[in-house]
Amino acid sequence: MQSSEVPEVVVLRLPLYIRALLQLQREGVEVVSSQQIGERLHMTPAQIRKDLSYFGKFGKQGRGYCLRVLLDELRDILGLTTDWPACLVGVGRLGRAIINYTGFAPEGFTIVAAFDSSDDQVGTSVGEFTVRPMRELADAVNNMGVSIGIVAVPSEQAQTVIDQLVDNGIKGILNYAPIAPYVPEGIVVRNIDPVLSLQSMTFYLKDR
Amino acid sequence: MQSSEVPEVVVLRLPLYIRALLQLQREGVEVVSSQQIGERLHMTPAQIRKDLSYFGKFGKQGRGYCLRVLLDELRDILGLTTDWPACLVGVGRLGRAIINYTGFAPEGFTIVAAFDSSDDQVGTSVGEFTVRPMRELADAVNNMGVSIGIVAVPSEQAQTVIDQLVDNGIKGILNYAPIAPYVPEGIVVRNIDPVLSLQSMTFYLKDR
DNA sequence: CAATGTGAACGTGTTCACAGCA
DNA sequence: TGCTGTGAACACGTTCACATTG
Repeated sequence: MQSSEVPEVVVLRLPLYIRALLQLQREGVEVVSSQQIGERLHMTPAQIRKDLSYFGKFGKQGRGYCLRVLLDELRDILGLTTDWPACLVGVGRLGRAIINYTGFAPEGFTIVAAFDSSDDQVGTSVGEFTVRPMRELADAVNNMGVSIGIVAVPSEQAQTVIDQLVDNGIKGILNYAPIAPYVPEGIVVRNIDPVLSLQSMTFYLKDR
Repeated sequence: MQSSEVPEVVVLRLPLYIRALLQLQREGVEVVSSQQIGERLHMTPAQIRKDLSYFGKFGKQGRGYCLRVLLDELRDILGLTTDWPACLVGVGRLGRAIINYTGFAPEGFTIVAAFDSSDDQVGTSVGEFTVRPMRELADAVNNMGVSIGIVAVPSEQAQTVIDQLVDNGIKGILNYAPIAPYVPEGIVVRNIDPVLSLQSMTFYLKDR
């Protein structure tokens, strides 16, 4: 049950299972099979069972999984039983959109501070935040419990900003800049890059 | 050289190679090795060479790749030599942010029409667009050459909207709704789901 | 009897290592 | 000599199939 031996793809899928379970829960389901989860997510029951087996035995043979129990287990495995305060870096158009995005908070991801490396932005108000200078990053990490940084700066500045985040103790980075960031071992990065998605999509759309 | 035998992961990486090449080009590089590309992207030279080998032989042994040539080849492979008009569905907060996003157009992805399934939104102005009703989708596909749909509607409506897009001849979908969409064979979907990214990130951040 | 949990088989993707060529 | 292109070896992820059990 050691984290290091769980394939990363499996970890990437666990949140999907949570989603499917929440959906089923809203529909009043209390006991659920890997088959049912698979139908929601368009994946095979075997894969779901295999994925879950990396973490333990949560089901009852011949019956299925108690939805409530499985949901709690998954949340526990992923560390989603506590909130995760995050800080935003970059309050341009994209950064402002991220601040106004209502999808994070209900899942326990709350932006608690906004930073910017440009002096023009520092001190201005964005939503409920007063934009702070990068040198105050340590305060967010040490006094606000922030371990996640959301990067929404232009690509030229992104690597520098990421370095600063890491230097100040940030452990996870959600990067919206269109670059392939370098981070040291042990730092987790997730890239949000819609252009990349479109550019690979066209391969399958061209000539027809 | 048949597309169907190119692993999808390879296709997903090609846009990264384009990025790296553009960066190197700006720095005045004219001949480039797989090593150099790998350094930019933090990947091994072998992987880059192997990926390229699915499509042909673009380099010169002992020397490397002519940057300009490789760039053109990659753009051609991905179908990025033409523009790709796209339509947006959903002009709520997220949809408006997407319309205002300046990252798509320079890469040849231009939003040319905005739709919404809610009667309240239809007819209103968003940016340069007048929001159109879903029933006019076919017009965008047939008369504006749209084959990509960008979905930015609430999750409850997302599957319905995706079905409508597919029914009207859309071939590729960039989905921002937090669902696992079902699409028939031959339709390409890319999901943009930052919450999912965060929820898998925390697995590696918890307990420390 | 129905659905889990899981080794074993399979398939896919990555890395290695080197032959071949400019 | 240096770097590509690529079979072969390897590692990783998925699927199968079935023994197990409530």
